[in-house]
Amino acid sequence: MDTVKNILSTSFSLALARAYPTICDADAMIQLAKQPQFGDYQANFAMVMAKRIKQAPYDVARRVVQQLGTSDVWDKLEIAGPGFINISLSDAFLQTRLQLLLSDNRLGIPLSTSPQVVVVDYSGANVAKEMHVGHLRSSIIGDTIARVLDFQGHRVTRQNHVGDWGTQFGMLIEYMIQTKQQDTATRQITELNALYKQAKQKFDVDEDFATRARARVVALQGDDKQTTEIWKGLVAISKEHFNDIFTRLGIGLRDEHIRGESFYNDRLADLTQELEHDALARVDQGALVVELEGFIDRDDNPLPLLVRKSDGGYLYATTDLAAAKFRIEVLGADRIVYVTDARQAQHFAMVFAVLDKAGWVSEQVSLEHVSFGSMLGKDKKPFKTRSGEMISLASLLDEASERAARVLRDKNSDLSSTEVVTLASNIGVAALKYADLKTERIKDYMFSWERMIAFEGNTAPYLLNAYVRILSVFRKGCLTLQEVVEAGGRIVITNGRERELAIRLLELPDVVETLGKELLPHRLCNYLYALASTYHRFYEACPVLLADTIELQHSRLALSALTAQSLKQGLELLGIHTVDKM
RNA sequence: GUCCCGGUAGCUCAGUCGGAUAGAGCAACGGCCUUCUAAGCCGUCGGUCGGGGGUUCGAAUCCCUCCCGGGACACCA
Repeated sequence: MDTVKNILSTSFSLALARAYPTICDADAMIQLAKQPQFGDYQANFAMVMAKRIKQAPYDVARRVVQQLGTSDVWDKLEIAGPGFINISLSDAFLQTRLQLLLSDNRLGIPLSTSPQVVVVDYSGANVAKEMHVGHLRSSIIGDTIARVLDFQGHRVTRQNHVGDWGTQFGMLIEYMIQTKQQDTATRQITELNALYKQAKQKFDVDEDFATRARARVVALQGDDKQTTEIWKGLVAISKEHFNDIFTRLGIGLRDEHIRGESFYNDRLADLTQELEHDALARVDQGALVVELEGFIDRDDNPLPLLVRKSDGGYLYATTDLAAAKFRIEVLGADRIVYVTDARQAQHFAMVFAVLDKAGWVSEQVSLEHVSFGSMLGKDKKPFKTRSGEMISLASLLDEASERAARVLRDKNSDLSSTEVVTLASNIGVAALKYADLKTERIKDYMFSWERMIAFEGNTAPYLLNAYVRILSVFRKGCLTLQEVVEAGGRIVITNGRERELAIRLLELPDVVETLGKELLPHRLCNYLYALASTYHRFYEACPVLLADTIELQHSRLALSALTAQSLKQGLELLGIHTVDKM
């Protein structure tokens, strides 16, 4: 099924080609009307076109409108201002389209005509450490991107590139052995977290320990039995912890998506040798580096990418190169999306540049750093505890539930205490995720419990409530959402509120299509908020169960059902589950 | 010092490829429940779009420059 915008674009492009056969690359520039008095959609090409061919914009618009003639899609085309074409969609078209959506479980969201293999790299927590707020945004944003691309029919491979290798594990394992705490069978992630901190402290002050820790890294790399056993134990405990957090957060990452740094370990030597052999890398001050253009260090010297330390060890850049190579060559990636914070922008720019220079990535493969800003507290400083520590996701989730429960008890006394607990955990997580997704991801975002858990404004509770309210109407009429959808009532547009809602419902496919390209989840959030507000206005003005005629009742039930499904599907793409009452 | 990202209403944020009179929410104030969840709706108030130049029929959006804030910049990840 094609989207409304695409239908209009196609018609206008054809008319443009007929009106101006010599110009073949003109875009009709179709968009939603900015103001209600400008119709439903508008075409803005005439001004741009007029400049190119040196004619009056109004004349260009008129010539194209003549070519367009009449159509079932619109019942009015008006040229306004300098040359805007205002499009009023016909009620018949709206009704037909809505009817199609009602019988389509994809709500008109098209499957990609050119599905790609897309690797989405997100979350990336560290083994032997608790997941904390530093992992939250990547997990939430990455999961949404994976869900959207997946729904569009792309072959999505989720990759959790966990930090499970490197000097810190030598340090931790050595400390565990020295303090006779190497038994990992019954240990909790919080204990490992504490041991890690102790080990780090000792490492910084105790030279002898630091030396032994470094030797332990060599032992780990050399497959030493005792060391490897402990390491495996650490990984196992961490996986359990990740799964626990992901389950609570509703993040679609499991064991099979974990491919940590250790996985690429035995590819690094070959990779650096290949770079050296092809004369792309050279030894500088003992380290192996790849020279790049356009990167300057703080002393104005050219900045190369370091791929092997002077002590022979490898760096995360080396691992990232190996991972990208693996994803392209073995996983067959057409597109690789890295969901990490904005501070790593230069790192990825350099890694991408080396991949390109080495010829490991063809022009058909797109590499994208989907970056995001930091989480800030109310003081506009990084969001941490009072003592300056990272807040664990476990405690963050606990607080989200508690706060949601408090609001629920406050607002609705009809809920049983077990219902409150179940609902609160869902609503708390929804609020947490939605607050993160609703601002443009590149900007830093200010974390505020009060704002995210509020039931007013552009928040998850507001959207969930709109959904619940629709179900409540159905319940009052002794119907379920499923029954209303299956009944497929004939939709008729009889007033402005119904029309406004209809136009909004038909927009969802375009929003998702754009999201798949731009990977900006806040656009979907803004759409869902607009949809919920539009429904609330409809709800105020248009009685559903008490509509004047049975036909009107069926039509409004169908509009309500489409709204409920759109909200549910939209939220699902954001990784948020709806609730049936609240 | 070089580069990257931000700066829009008191606060938090939208603003799509350069399009029409810059929009929401919160806060403040005023209305609307014998009728499907008032967790809602309607209204009022609120702007030199960081400053200054430029390009254009048209600039929050593009270019230049300056100011402010954040970040990155070789052997950590």
